Amino acid sequence: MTTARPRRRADAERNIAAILSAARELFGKGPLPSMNDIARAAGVGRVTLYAHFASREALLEAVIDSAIAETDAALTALDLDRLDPEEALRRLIETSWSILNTLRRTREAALADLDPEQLRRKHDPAFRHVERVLDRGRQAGVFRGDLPLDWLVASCYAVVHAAADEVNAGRIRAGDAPGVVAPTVLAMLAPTR
Amino acid sequence: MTTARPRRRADAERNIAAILSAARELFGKGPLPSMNDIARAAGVGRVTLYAHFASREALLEAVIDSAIAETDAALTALDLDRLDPEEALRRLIETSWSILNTLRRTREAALADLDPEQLRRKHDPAFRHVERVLDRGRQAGVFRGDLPLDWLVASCYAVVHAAADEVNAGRIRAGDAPGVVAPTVLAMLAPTR
DNA sequence: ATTAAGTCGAACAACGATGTTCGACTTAAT
DNA sequence: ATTAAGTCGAACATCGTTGTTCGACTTAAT
Repeated sequence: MTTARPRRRADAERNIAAILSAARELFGKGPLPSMNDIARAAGVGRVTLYAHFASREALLEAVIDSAIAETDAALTALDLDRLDPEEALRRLIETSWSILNTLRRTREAALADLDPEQLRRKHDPAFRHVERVLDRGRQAGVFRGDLPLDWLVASCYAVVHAAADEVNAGRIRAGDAPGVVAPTVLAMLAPTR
Repeated sequence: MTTARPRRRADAERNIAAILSAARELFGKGPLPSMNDIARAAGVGRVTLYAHFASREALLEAVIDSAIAETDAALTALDLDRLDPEEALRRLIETSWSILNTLRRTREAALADLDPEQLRRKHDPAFRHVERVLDRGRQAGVFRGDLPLDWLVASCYAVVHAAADEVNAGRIRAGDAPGVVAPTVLAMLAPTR
């Protein structure tokens, strides 16, 4: 789980990280970056980029994988099962919403080059966390049960993404976002009287 | 308001419509189409396409304009001011949600080539309809007043888009969508007790 | 200090997309 | 039936991107 077989030199490792980070940022916002753009942003020659990632597609996949892994780790660390569903959802939103935004944009940027099914499978693990919390909340009676679980999950994501867009557009301050998203989502999930 | 000065021949007019329609469909779903793709889908030579739309950017803009105009006309025809806010919102969702989906995807497809601000200004008119209904509902006390109006509008759109995505992914049947979206949105807008 | 791993720029080939031009052809309008 | 408007395919130039190769250089590891 730590480092694989091929022992890379320290600078190589550093460059890979820089490339991944730069790629993530460039994919996350703005128009599709070329390999050239990414290399420059990473402070690395284009040749070096290709030395580590054989193709644009490979890089894209690596970017997505790393972002997913990070998100999943952060969410797992929250230990959501210990909290009551509402509080769990609040925390989940708070810690994941910005990451999810860049992830979403990267996903959209990648829709042209990657297989959609495979893509969905990849960021499925992140969905699971929400799914778990929502399911628990439903069985506890604090979340509504009159709509499909899938749909509620999708709606939650949609609202979170909307908040991210509003922040990007400057209509909401980043710090205010969780305070706006939480009541919206919770109202959406409230049981029908 | 009807036809401008340059009297075009009948077949030219027909082709323009075909191109616009094909472009709308291709932009609406799937990966970015090339001018070639669009021309073929419209049953028209590439040269003809360029005869009517000087550049890719011009075509893109025309597509967006036509879609906006159609949406706006449909929503205006609903005469929403006559209905109570909740019913108005239901109708609004029902008649606009599929159009809005293709619009959104086209917008995203165009984000690379067009100026974002100009783009937002363009599909602002559609937003206005929701804004009006929501504002009326708030003053009537049937919609919540504890969150910014902008945000509520954005959330509504987000949920509608989410439904469109779910339909596209095959997880919801198109016919079921309004029945799922409406209760979700209305719950989201319900006044806090 | 030696060596292998890694970097870099420049230059290359292949490709696809955008626009443009040409000339022959078809079609709608009067 | 004449004419102007419109269409079409083929071919062209141009551009940016991807991916590769080469050789010289720098850097980390032992």
